Amino acid sequence: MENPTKCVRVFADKGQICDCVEKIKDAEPVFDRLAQVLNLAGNANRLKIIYLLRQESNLCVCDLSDILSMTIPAVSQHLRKLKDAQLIQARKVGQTVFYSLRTESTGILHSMLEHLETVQTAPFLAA
Amino acid sequence: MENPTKCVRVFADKGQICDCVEKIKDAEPVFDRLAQVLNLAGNANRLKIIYLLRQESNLCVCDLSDILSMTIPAVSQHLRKLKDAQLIQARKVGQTVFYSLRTESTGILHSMLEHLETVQTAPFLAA
DNA sequence: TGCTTATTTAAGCAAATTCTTAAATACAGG
DNA sequence: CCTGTATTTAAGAATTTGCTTAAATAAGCA
Repeated sequence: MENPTKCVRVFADKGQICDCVEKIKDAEPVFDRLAQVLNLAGNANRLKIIYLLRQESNLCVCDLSDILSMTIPAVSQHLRKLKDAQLIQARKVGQTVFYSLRTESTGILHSMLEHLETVQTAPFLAA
Repeated sequence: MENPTKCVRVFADKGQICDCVEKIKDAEPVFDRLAQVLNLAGNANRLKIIYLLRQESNLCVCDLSDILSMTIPAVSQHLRKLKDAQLIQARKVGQTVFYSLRTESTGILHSMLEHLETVQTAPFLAA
């Protein structure tokens, strides 16, 4: 009738668990950064923004707003998050601001985008 | 003194914008699914779970709880999300439940994990 | 200088996220 | 069947997200 917060598991593989703890502890910052990037990309609107910035050069805030049917402030706020995370950069020309992917930006971003392209040219490979 | 919700942009590239709208409209479901997966992976704890399930086979809820220093319900709830999204599967042995990645699961998941491994073996390539 | 346009910032709000603790299930063994 | 163990489910609280509208900046041009 009691209720555990912990498991007993006489047969738990202590060694395995320790190894895992080690591996994860070492890579903590990597996990954090990667999770940050994935989290940013894990929103359909932001993902589309990332996709568009890769596809086209010279998209300004207004263009994105038109393409995605979002208000300008909404787009601007997404762009800010991406910029804060160093994934994109701004180039100001007169009063309009063009955004583009940072080339130094995470490798995972590129895997992601390649994945998108694959799916787009061969939809039957999707998921 | 007025304030716009829309931009005028006499020089906007109408054609470019239409093309973009088209491309995105066609791929809507792909964006949605990919965003879903990325969003799930975009949480450091869940990302670690995914990593661990790939690395080791035969990890049960308790093991994950020990490794990640999380309560069992917290782990269980993350696992449920991943299962709902078809990214992992459960195998019950007696009263313990082992989780593993679904092999059919999104290609992007594998790019991600490969990326993690790359970084882990060659940390200087990080980000 | 003053007016218009592109963008950002701020404030507020509803919905979603991620824990926590407590209770419910499910199965194994005496 | 009763007890203990592994897991899930539920309910709640604190935080974060992603929008909205209104106001603030900043730059071009008459």
